[in-house]
Amino acid sequence: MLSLNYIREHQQEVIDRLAIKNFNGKEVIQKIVLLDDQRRETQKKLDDLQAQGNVLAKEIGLLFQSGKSAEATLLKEQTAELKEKAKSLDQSFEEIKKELDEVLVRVPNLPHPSVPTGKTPDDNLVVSQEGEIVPVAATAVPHWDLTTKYDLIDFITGNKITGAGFPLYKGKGARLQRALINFFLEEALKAGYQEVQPPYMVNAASAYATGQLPDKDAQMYHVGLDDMYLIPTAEVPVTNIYRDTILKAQELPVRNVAYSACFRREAGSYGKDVRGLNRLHQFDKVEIVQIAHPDHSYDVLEEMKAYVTGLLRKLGLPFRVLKLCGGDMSFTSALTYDMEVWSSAQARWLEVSSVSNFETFQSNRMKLRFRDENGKMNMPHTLNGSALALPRIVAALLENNQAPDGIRIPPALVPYTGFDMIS
RNA sequence: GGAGAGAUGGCAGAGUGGUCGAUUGCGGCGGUCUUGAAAACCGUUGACCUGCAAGGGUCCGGGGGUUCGAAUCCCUCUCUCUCCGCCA
Repeated sequence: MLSLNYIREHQQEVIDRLAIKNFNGKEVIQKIVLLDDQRRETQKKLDDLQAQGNVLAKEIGLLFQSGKSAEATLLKEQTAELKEKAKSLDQSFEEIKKELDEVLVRVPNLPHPSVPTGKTPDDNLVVSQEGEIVPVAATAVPHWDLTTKYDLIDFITGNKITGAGFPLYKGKGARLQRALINFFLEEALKAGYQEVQPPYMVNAASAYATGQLPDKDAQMYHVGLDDMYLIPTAEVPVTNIYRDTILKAQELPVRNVAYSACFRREAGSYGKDVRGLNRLHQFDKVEIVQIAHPDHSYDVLEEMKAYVTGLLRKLGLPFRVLKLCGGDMSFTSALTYDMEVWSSAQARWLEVSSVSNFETFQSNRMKLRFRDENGKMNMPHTLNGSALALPRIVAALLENNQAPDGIRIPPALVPYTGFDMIS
């Protein structure tokens, strides 16, 4: 979340920048400042009362020790009064704090100054494009037919076992999944990331910290009996490793990579968007997460973008990079690049990665700090990106590499698959 | 799942009703000594809120209670450890 001090000192700027995210912040910001004023005022009164009480308690103790119990008893009566006052004050203090927090936690992150204005994905800015977009061959088959033809993925049985959006991978389809996961992990290790294996379920505190709660709870599967959430991305558990911690400046940047299955309810989707591998309830993803010094976080973001595009290049997939417009950005992000691969048989771009800088938004929520070069407390920036999400990569690989005799596996992947053709 | 023990600062570990935000050791930081380092010695070393500052307030796993006063007593929750049971 945004820091209170920043909001107080830059009210108009905050409102203006939130507008780029199509968030009308005028009333909310005013309310926040008002509540915070009340909070400070109440706290001052409360502190004064408590200070008085502390003095009295000390005096009473001394009086008792020196045997002047009559005087002590007299003072005790004063304390009762103080306590009465403090009690009601404390109650309103807690109420104010709660209300302030509830409002504050729903304010999105401020977009970076370079974020383009816009409301829909059409307003995203194409930063770069690479690779040959081959015209769709008349014989080109979409991946959902290819997976059936070569018996790679069984959507019907997955549906029987669980439901729509839970595919069953089989044979070379399953092996391709495993190969991609390994390929992505090994590449990340070479690039200096440390591998971690996080839990697939998180508690509410973790989901709050990265920004999935309170507003996006409907997008997560919730295990009610134990009040846990299935992770929508490894970002949640991996970033939460550092919740409530104080890092040293020399520990930055922290670079973690994790493979996990991801679970998304994605209520409300329909049509061709959800066909085949385009949108699933359970999918595999390798995620990179960095915690960076605020001075360098945008260099880190560029480095992560370059890393992800490097992966796409190695897989031989045509891709483009988008800088998301304000309206298409996530609640928590300050700047996001999306990577899309060209799916030749569907003749459309498929989002396969999203790389974001959250600046201090998550750090602030999760009380992640670091001691800077001067020994001062400071908040680091958190960043993450998919590197990469599997299903749409598989879709593009199948569609783009199809030939009459089967599907070619990109050379970079062959050491991991153990086969170079699917036929 | 059953029984017992415990949760204190970066770590270890004292503290069982008042001057305890907390003894001490290790670690960290600064210094003396040294060509340099080590050792030794000296000093320093928690976080948060509030305030221009001085200061004030809060925090000893979380929440609640008793008391003029709680790290210390009571209730409750969570977690950890030991033993037993079960088990990939």
